[in-house]
Amino acid sequence: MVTNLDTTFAALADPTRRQVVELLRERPRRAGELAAACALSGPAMSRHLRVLRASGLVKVEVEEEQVEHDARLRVYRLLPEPFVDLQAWLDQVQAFWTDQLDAFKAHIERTQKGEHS
Amino acid sequence: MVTNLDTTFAALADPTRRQVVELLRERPRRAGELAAACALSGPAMSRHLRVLRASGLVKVEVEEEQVEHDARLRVYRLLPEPFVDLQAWLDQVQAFWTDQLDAFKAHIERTQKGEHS
DNA sequence: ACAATTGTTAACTACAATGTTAATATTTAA
DNA sequence: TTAAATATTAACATTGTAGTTAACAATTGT
Repeated sequence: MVTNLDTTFAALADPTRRQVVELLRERPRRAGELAAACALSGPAMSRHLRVLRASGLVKVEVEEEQVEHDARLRVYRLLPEPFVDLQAWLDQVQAFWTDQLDAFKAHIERTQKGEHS
Repeated sequence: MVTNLDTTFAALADPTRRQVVELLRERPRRAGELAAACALSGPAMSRHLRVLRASGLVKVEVEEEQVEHDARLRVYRLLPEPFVDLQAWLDQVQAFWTDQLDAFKAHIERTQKGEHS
């Protein structure tokens, strides 16, 4: 699965798509359900879901482990990989403040040593 | 400072702006320096920087703690708040898999108990 | 005062994103 | 076989985004 950061950020930049992610966080849902929840037309939601699928944030499949196999009903689910990648990028950027803090500490130590006697 | 997720994600959705963030992670830099590093015209970079400023991801100020105070030279720096907010959102979403795992464990336990004797 | 440096804003062009309704599968039910 | 339900794709209009060059502001140095 190609989960490059670019498509991940682009996908999550849209508020509707973030809302979809939050809805799917609770449980898998069908396209129609998501469209209704977001007060959006079917086609509009369909395209948002295509973007989310393309970025690897969600997958869709026919309801398994169900007594009545209705092949019309497909459910969307979250996938973890892109979020892990996002986390890694964030960690890398946030290391900045750790570095900065370390530098500050080192500076203080040098200063204290110099002013010592 | 209003660091709503919407502007944060929108700002970081652009590859150039993420590159700027990565450059500023190393050290503060001037607009011209960033434009050159990204092989972009001044105005183009200027607008990217405006977006980053508006979203609270960076701030700009005249070089302090410098011997020669040239008020033309202003440096851009990263600000931590939006990244913290982003982290919080990610954590909330990723809790999903923890929940899912817990549910799975509980299911296993129930199953094992039922199949016990 | 005048020119050079640094950076932003203005005006414009090109292209991508988002929504709508209508048309097109695909599956289920009468 | 025909109709209903679910979802996607097609065609279109609207808006937003990102780039360019030219004009503008502010600061520094001769």
